[in-house]
Amino acid sequence: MADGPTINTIAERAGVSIASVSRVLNGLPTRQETVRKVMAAADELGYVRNAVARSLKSRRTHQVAFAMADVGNPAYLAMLREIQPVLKAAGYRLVLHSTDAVVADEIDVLHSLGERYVDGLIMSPLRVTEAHLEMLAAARAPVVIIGSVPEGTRVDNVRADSRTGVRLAVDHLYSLGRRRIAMINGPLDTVPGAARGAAYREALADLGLAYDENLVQIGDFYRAEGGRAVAELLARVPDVDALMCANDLIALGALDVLRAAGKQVPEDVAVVGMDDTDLAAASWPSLTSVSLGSAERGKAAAELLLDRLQGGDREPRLVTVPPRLVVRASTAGSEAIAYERTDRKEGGA
Amino acid sequence: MADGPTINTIAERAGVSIASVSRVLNGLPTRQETVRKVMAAADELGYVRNAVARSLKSRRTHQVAFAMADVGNPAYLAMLREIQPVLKAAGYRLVLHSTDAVVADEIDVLHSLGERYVDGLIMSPLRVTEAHLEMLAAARAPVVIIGSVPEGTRVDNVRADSRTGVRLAVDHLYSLGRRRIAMINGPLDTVPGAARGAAYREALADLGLAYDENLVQIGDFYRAEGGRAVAELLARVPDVDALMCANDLIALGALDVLRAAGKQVPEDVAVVGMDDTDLAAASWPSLTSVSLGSAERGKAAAELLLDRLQGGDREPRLVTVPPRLVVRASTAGSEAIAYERTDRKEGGA
DNA sequence: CCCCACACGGTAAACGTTTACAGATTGCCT
DNA sequence: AGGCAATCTGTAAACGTTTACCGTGTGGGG
Repeated sequence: MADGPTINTIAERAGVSIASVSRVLNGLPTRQETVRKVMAAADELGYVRNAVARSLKSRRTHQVAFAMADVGNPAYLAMLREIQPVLKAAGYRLVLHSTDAVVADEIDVLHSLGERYVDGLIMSPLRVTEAHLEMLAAARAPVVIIGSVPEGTRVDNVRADSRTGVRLAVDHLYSLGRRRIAMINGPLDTVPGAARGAAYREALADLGLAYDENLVQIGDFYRAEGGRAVAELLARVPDVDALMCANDLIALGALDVLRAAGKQVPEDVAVVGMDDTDLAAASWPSLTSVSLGSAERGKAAAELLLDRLQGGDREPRLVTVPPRLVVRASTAGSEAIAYERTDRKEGGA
Repeated sequence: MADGPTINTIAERAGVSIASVSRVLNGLPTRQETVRKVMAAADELGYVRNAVARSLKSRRTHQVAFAMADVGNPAYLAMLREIQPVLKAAGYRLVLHSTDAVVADEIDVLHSLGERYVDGLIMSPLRVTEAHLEMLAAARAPVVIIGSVPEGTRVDNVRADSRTGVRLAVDHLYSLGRRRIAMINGPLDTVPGAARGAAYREALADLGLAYDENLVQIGDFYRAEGGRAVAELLARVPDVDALMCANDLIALGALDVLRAAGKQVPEDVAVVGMDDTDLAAASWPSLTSVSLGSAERGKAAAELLLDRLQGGDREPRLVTVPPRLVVRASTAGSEAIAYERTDRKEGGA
């Protein structure tokens, strides 16, 4: 691991100046003879350009950061999966930050933009605080936020539309003849929890169904908690005929508990999840789920950022990705569902 | 986004030299008065150290790359999940490369180490070619390989032990009284495919069971292909009583087809998957699976790399992570399985 | 045959740090 | 009071590039 060659080494060996070496390496107009000599020297020495020195001079790192709450979360993973190739194609490397949804960590990431180790940032905060907004306003590099941001915040923004998503699901359940549609939600002080709860209420109202507090159960966005919440609900409302779950994990928990309670899905109780993760297709019965377009959001965010990096100044944009209802066995019954191919690669190694 | 302050700006404002500024910022011994002035100036200006310039001078980027075949693959994801916090705790940023298992891309990543934009690399190639070995020998930064590497390759190496893993699974099936244990494998020209196929054969031999070609079916590492392979196998050997699947996706495909064929799992046919992905716990019946310790491998790799980055020279090390059999309903039956808590965070946003 | 235009290539400065070295200041001892 | 040690700080070089600027040499036109 001896010190690698620099343009100085090459210049010496080729008998030219470092300026010429640089010009050749950058494809600037140069005499054939010089090009040949430089190339030869570079090849022989196995020269590779030092990215750090380049960045220092050019003030561009060709790196972009993606900050998400949790590497393990399938929704973020779906974004990552789309962000990665878009950036790669444009010649950017991806720096990954996992903030564990800790606000201080997110602020830290925004602050670290000042270190200029990346050209831009895509961030998906669980909730946006005052501190976020301040840092955003002062950010030293372009930022794209995935998630909702207060009106008027001057930042590129990509949003899901969970309100419409919930409505799609509730309408679907209604159209299947269900009338006692419960909602199993996560904590109301999270952005998704609040939005999904409100949307549920609205959707019911629009369908002319009464809002019944007994049909709402708050747990947390995990499988076990989801199951527990459903158990409580069942004890209170044994004849519930549909569950609108605020995410897929909750829905999986619901399936566990319904199975244990001897309820048939979807005959007795139809179940809808949200986020359309890989788990939805894998479960049995497979889970009808509202896709909030994580993949599309990731892609849109990457494209917004690239545009900003290449384009320069323009007004901040807002992209809203429409949700999609993916109907599977947990509402439609297994015979209604064609064999679904949702493979993903997997090796081992 | 005006040009941020540099140590020059601070030096001017504080009325000291840039050397003093640098010393203060690095906590080197300095007079109290100077420290105060510099800190004050830095605060007022909202100064943040430029990481690129620092890296150029110090020849350390505090970045580490992780190169994997596919961001979507749960096995790599599990590694990533462990690698991330280990690096973060040590003050390193994570650069993510997705190579799509294309050899040229992997070589590229190794080559790009010469650009010195990272201090080290963790790589998990699907198969290791001659070209890999050459580049590894010439690599300009420390590398840790997750996966098997030829004897004598001078590189830190973390391995799974799929041979023992397969044996655990086959022994388990045998102990349940199964004697017609089939293997559904992926392509034999992949490293995992070959290893798992051979291990299956060995395990049978050790149990005194005859190796029967009819019980081996090659497909690919995907759900649909897995299902197809099982369908063929069933047509040929209707009374098969156990399936050893080379990964979880294949096993999910197997469950699909067995269900369609009216076979009870595990009563008629027991099924074992491999890799113990999230899907295994989510499926129904939940899937007994051999964990090859992706998480542990990721962690070990990160630690090896850090040790090398901090420690300096030492002999290359080999860490082998033992497999673990995670027994679930697809072999033990659902009543035998306690409620399993395998939550993972999930928000939405 | 001289001059000019032009193509090419070299010198040096710059990007923002860190750090070796030497100069300056302070304080203390004799 | 002078000198020396110890402490602090400033100057400048270095990290490896890119690039503005200018000097050199060539060829062609007058």
